[in-house]
Amino acid sequence: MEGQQFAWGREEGGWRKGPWTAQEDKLLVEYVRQHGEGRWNSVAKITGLKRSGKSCRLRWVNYLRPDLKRGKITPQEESVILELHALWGNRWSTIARSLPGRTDNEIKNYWRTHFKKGKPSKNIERARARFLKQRREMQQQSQLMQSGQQQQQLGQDDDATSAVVDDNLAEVAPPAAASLTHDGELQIMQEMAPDMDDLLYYHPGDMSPYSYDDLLGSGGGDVASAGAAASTSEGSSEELDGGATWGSLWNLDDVVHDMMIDCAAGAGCCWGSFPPLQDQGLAFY
DNA sequence: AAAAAATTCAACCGCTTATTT
DNA sequence: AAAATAAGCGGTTGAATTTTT
Repeated sequence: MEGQQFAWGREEGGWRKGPWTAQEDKLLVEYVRQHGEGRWNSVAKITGLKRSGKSCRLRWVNYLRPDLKRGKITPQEESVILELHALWGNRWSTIARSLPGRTDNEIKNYWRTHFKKGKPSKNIERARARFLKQRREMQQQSQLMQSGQQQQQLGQDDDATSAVVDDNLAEVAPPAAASLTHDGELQIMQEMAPDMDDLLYYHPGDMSPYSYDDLLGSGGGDVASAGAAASTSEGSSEELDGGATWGSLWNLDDVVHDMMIDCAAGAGCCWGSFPPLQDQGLAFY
């Protein structure tokens, strides 16, 4: 262990590293105001800031840019992240383009902390357990009361009841189902437990009928690595082992992109009405 | 009350792709 | 045409903060 205990905020090869100070931010902001974005390597020369161009760009893009949206990811944004991730894998900058004001870094962090396989937080797990129990009880009650009547109104809320699909093709449930499930859940959750903040950030992927393992096939590989592998060979003809699903999805980029943008823009989610996917014979539905 | 564990997220690194010289 | 430089991307790290024990 090299003696330097405070490796953070250090200086290395003439460049400062670590967290930015307010003064540094000020210099950088002033630079951009005068010279515009870009030519990051001249920041140091012109302003005297002891930061590499790379560091300057990162700081601007991820933190100082005025058009950044601050604050928590909203449930709507979350839905978009999940759907686009299901479609594109770890192509964070691509996903970020559909979320104005959010950076790829932010989305990546969000996804990793909330949805990376095996990492649902304990809070969320607990909240979820409580919620499911409550819901079960409510359903039982309402069934007793109005036995046999139309349950249409609940139709979209439950994976088990609504996402019923042809068993032959659909061992993988569509991301659409997940998202609708999510919205439905959210609504109910909010009504039942408006104080339970966690619930707002809970994601259907953990309770919905599909998992990334399913998507990837038997291998059980973790999605991040699959995505990583694919991004390396992106666009090429290489196949990942067990990753044919992703490969074929990624080739759909052009077909689907515009629709996804619309989708992200707020029309709500419209996976169910994506003819191209069906036309191409993907076994999603 | 305090120590340990878990989580978050800003910033880093190495690599790839795009642009400029 | 090719070398050099800049920008962009995704994975990873670790200090700071929060939660749990």
